[in-house]
Amino acid sequence: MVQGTSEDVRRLNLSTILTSLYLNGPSSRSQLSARSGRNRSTVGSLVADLVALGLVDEQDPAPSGMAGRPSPIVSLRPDVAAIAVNPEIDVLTISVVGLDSRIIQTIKHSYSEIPSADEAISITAAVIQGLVSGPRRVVGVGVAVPGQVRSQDGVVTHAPHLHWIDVPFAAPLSELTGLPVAVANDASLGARAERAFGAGRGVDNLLYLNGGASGIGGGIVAGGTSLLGSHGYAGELGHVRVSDSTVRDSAGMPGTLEALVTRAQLLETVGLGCSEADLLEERLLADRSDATAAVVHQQLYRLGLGLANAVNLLNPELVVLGGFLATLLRYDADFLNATVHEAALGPSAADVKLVASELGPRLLPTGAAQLAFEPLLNDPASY
Amino acid sequence: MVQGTSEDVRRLNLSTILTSLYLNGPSSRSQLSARSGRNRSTVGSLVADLVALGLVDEQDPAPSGMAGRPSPIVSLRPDVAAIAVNPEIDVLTISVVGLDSRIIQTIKHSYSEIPSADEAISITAAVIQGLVSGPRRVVGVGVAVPGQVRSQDGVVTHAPHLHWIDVPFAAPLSELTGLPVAVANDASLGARAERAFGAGRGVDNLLYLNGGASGIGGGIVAGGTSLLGSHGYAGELGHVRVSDSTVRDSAGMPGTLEALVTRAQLLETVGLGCSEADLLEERLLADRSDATAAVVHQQLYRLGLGLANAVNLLNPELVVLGGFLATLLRYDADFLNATVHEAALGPSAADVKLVASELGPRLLPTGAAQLAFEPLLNDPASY
DNA sequence: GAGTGAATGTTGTACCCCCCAACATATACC
DNA sequence: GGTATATGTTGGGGGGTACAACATTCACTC
Repeated sequence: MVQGTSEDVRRLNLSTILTSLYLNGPSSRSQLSARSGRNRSTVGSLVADLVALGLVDEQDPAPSGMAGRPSPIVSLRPDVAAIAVNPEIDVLTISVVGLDSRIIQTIKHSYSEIPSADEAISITAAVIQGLVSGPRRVVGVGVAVPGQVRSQDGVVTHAPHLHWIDVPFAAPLSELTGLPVAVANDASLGARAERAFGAGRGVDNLLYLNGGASGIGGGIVAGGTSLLGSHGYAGELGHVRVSDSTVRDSAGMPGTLEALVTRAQLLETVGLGCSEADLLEERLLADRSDATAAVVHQQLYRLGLGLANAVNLLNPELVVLGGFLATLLRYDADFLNATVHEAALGPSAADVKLVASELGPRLLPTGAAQLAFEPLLNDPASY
Repeated sequence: MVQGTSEDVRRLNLSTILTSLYLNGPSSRSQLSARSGRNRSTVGSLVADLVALGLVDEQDPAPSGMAGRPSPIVSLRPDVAAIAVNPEIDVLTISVVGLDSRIIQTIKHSYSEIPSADEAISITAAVIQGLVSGPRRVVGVGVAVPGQVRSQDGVVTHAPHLHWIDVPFAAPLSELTGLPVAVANDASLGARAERAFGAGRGVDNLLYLNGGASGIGGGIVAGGTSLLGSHGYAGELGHVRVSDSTVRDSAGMPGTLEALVTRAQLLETVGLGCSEADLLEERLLADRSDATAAVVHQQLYRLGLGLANAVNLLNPELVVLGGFLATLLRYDADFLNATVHEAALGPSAADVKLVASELGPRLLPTGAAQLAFEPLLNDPASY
């Protein structure tokens, strides 16, 4: 784990180079050298290793217009891929994502009833069988689950909307596919993805909060790494209590963010049905009636209290809002900012910025693939 | 920062050995070898370096009763020391703490009025002048402040009870003493100290919450390291809102843990004055009247809600309670446990244990010294 | 009390990794 | 075409750890 021998140094430096490419895209050797702090000759040797491992390609340098010998461009091989899986109540999304973070292919499997975990696993395994063939090198599977996942063994402990309670997911799927499988909470992965590729690029302390049909999920990045807690359940900001109200959320808990800040109420307010959620943002932002404003501000106020609590606890630099929470933010960002700044302690509140998610539909495929790529990025030579 | 060269390997291995001694006390070379995973010969060389640096001593092995060549006992030199400082509203405590974590000497400076930061700094500097002399090697100063501290530069941003707002502390004290000075929030240091030496030994995810005369402070250890957030203000659990009540805390925020869970109310309930806080625990635990129980349970309930919020967010393995919060816990641990388990999500709640602080009065000297020793432990060769 | 086995310190060698310096190469600019 | 600039390439050097062989010390046994 921690370094102590020269082999570990090599592993770390290979990892640094590969991760640098993963986060920053194709780069010249000299850029890699500057970013990693390693010597030119060291970077040359590291890149040669990565080429030999089949993980990166070197291309002739693009004309840079600058003096000096051109530096070859190193890029990640897109045929090294991961499978990203996202089971939801009405559809199972499976994507193939290249190491260059491009989504190569996406397959959506709809079902009429909420599937059991076993059903989801066997469907996933069957789809993966079809995807793995070909000249592609699939290094693993990452699964984003809307619920609590035990990080150690990939057991879905509590996914209320899917009615999955304490079901093993990683192990059986790995058994069926022969691939390493990693499972995590969807919002956790969202937080990481926004940090790597979205609104939180380069931010070491951020909070991601997503609002969907089924509720509110949260993920935390603290000190540059995903905050998982002792078993991987950290980040459940949706179930933080923000009021003495007795309205209950999906987990049966009263007065929580998820109970009081709901997409359903917003849809109803602007006269949309549950199936028309796509239109919510447009309709809501166009509707400036007092009645709507009252509902939205009520929700924004509660959201602000919840965020303030989290800000007091975590002192993040950035809060990224996704789903209908981003819509709420766009409706009246000033109001939400004011609420958070009032309800959070001065110094912490002064730091924090609230922004909308940037990755949109790419979020979960990217995040799940990131999870699947993690072992490769940490130890390139083992592949 | 991150390792990449063989010098970094050496630094890391020296740090590993020294930290291992710091956390586990005197150890034989073979124990160090087992704990660090380094080869016998490597450990021999590392220990020799540490001896040459004047940081550790080797003693003749105690008879172990086991077969085989006895392994010399390596122990930290107690004459390598740090100064631990803790300004409070009525007294300034300054301790000399050895690298073996023993408190060598403590000086308390009382004052009639709350001192300004400048006064506290000059008193501290004067006391330190007297302490540094002698055959002792003082490597730094650690300061535990009851308030928010910007970790980057040791500026006390907001310490309401001391009336210190945005006052530089580390820089001027360092200037006066010629020693490196690190400043942090007291509860943050408490969390680290309990993890290293107290109730949270070996626990990688814990929450520490202290209740004192002036309010409630919190510190977080997540993933094995102190969670500071973007500027070091993380952990302010006292100002998390747990109710719609309009009772305000010291920061003027309504319905927070600190507003509703107070030592003053407990003292009043059992008929003690503010100056008799020492007697609170004894008196409270002896008093089983209904009136007292009602007050205590009300506080325990609020505390439980606040803890549940934090547990949902952080999924700690352990919550350590200090000060009068430990008294509350002792009064009715079952009730507090039940409240937390009810208000937190199932899986997270199932993990968490609530315990009382173990370090007592040693907490802050140990924690502040730990902060001061940190650079030494991370890079022994630079001293 | 001498012998045996076990555990550990010590020493010299081998290997790995990174850095550095010198040289080679490729481009821009004049 | 020459010069300056930037970067790849190569060989040597230094630092660090692991390993194997040997040395040391203790407990146990006969």
